Amino acid sequence: MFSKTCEYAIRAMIFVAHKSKDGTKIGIKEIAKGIDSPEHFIAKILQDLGKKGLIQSLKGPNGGFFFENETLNYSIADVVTAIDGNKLFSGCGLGLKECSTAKPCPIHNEFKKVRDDIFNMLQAAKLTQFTDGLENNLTFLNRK
Amino acid sequence: MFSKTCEYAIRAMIFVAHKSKDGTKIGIKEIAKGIDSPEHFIAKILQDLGKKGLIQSLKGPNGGFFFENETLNYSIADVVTAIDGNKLFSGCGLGLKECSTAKPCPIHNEFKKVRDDIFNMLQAAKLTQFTDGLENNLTFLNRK
DNA sequence: CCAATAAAAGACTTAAAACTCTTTTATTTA
DNA sequence: TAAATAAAAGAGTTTTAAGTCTTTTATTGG
Repeated sequence: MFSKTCEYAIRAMIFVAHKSKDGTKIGIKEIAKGIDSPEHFIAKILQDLGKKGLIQSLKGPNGGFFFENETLNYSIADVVTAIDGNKLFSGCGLGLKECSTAKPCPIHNEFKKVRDDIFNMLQAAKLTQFTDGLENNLTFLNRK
Repeated sequence: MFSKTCEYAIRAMIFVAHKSKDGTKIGIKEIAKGIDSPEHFIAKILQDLGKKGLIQSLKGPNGGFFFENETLNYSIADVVTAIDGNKLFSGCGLGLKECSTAKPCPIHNEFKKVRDDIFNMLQAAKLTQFTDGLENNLTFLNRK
């Protein structure tokens, strides 16, 4: 469904959203450990998301990654679009360059429905709603 | 959603299903042209599907790929499973090795729903139902 | 049984994704 | 203002997916 890069990105964003609840910044080492990802790899990914304005960071002692309040309103769909583009949401399921209602591939309509469902689901999943849940072991992000 | 290999596989299977309607065999060159894929690449893919029993082939003059009647009852879900495995249908959306109702990732339930929808949709799409539609330009498989 | 045909098989190359390592830059605090 | 800290940047490597090329094997019709 997503690239590995994108999976790491989503996990990291949810992780930081949780930790960033009270405004604290969180370092890349802790993030990497928390989501079980290679440190330098997730660093690159978060740098990229930072440039695109989806997350904030500060260098130096007590630095790290965090969210300004507004950015917590971004959704997982926004993260996916930033990393993997919109192929998942709008591309043809069979990989055809041109595929539309007017000139559909054989499974165009069925695909359109599930693609829309996926988009709506991810669009509804705002980062704010992940500020709870991790600490009380309801959910997990670093299981191997 | 699918690997390119899997996209080619699905397109080829639908294409052959259509051409195989009256029992004729269809050569790899025609398939490659019909679905706009590299000839040797789709050949390998169909060899693989052949070994797994999802499609039949015969060498020599008038040889080619075709379906025995029973194999037309395979679904696109079967093709996807044969090529990409069942990760799409049963894997965790965030790539976690262990993710279940008992120990869910933060978006487990939402993902389970769309994964099930995708599976049901692809399971319902039997190859038999693609034996019409291509010829009268209702659908297309080789658009660039 | 021979020549032509067409898939099977295997070895290979290319391209993209995933991941690593080192150096640089910014920030803080003593 | 110097030392420590932590992200940014850049240049790599490794691995996997995608695609190509050549040789072999099976089948058929003359």
